[in-house]
Amino acid sequence: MVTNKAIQEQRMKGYFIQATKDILKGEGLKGVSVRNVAQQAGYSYSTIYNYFKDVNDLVFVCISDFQQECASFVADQAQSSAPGVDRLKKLVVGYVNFFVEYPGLFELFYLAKVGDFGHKEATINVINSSLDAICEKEWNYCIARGMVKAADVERLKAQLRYMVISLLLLYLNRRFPASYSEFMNQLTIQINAILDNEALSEQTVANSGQGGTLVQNSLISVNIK
Amino acid sequence: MVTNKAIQEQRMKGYFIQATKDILKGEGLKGVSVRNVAQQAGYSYSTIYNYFKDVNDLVFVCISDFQQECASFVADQAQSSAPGVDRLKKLVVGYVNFFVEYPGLFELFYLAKVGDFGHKEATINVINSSLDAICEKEWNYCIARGMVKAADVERLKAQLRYMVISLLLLYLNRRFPASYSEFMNQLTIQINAILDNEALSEQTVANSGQGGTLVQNSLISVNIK
DNA sequence: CAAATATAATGAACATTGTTCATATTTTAA
DNA sequence: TTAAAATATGAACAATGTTCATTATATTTG
Repeated sequence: MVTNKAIQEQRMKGYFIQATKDILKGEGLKGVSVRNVAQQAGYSYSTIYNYFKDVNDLVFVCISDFQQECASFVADQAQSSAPGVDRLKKLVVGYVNFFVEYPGLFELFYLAKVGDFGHKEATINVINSSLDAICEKEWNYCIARGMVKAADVERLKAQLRYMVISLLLLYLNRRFPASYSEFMNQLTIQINAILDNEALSEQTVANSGQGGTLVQNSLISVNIK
Repeated sequence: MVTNKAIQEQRMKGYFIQATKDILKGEGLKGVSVRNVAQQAGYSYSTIYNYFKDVNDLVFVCISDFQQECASFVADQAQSSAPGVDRLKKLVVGYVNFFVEYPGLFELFYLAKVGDFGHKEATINVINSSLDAICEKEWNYCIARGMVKAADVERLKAQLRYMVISLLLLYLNRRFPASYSEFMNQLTIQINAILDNEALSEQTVANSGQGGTLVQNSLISVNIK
């Protein structure tokens, strides 16, 4: 049974969580201070400690919500494209676009230091399987249709994951590549290198470029601040 | 001409830099506070501001030194192996081992937020070309011997870079994979996937594993805390 | 060598962080 | 309505980066 106290407690938590999420999407982690969150939620800063162990705890619970949001964002961008490898590519691009639009969330997912990791296995898992979860349905489709060798799938998933995360890390954190178009060019090259080589439908797209030639991509453009 | 004042200033800077480097290698960025550094150097905390603009400035100048150290570390590990793709693989593994041994330096290289990035282009470049610089000689060797297609080199470099950085990021920051041996297994699989496919000396090493089988690797083991 | 001046080292002080805790306030129970 | 329990609050503490007036040292000058 759900007691009134439990409902009210959840509601209070929700106020702080919502405030934290708004700040994370806007200013990023640096904007999240216990006093800042409390003010936005309309409470005193010390009240937070009646509902959360510490500020890390508060930030941590936002992650699952954001993963959901990311999945919706990506699905929306990819639904129009043809199922199979094509849509797989769009899903990956959508995933990248999400974090380019919300750099603070990339920071939260991959860069944030969180004090005790021991009891947060579940949340960590949400992060680590974030991209895979979004692509899972499409991978299964590709396997069923014989578009990729089943034995290669785990390695390919890993390759995509590694490529995407580093590309975002370097672009958002180290300004490399320097421009958004170069960044997207790199992304396209790498996606094709991973997915076209292994795909049985060997179409060998023009992706040989030395990094100099700009590969045309029909990707959704995203505003960068 | 080098004035006495310049010499003394460089010496003073050196004391603070050395202290900062020691702390970075030991405790990582979280251990670097202006008071902590000053104490280790034997001066008052405020003295630092006579030689460095701020604490970021101090941390920043350590990066070039560490890149040198990393290069030596890697060269030492790879010198015994045969030139060509084989040594290339060892160089990459060595690069990974360096940051596994000094997680604080990985944080510094790839995760650290530094306030103003505008005037630090050179240092940023050291980071971005860090792995490439270490492998450059070997790449040239492979190209000259026709072991890799010259047109593919830039993409392969990028693939290695992205793979290595993410693998380290997830392992050091997100405990994924959970064990060092799994981590090294992943690394081996990915290196082979990138370098064996493209190398003309197509030897197709047994790297088909689904991530379950442990690939034997003769890699230098590294203590993990 | 002594005095004047320039240079450099220092800690007090301020703002901002996370966190704790005794107190004030509000809600619930009798 | 009153007593008790639950909850919201701001004062207080430690640690952070940074600034600045003051102290100490080094250099130059008479």
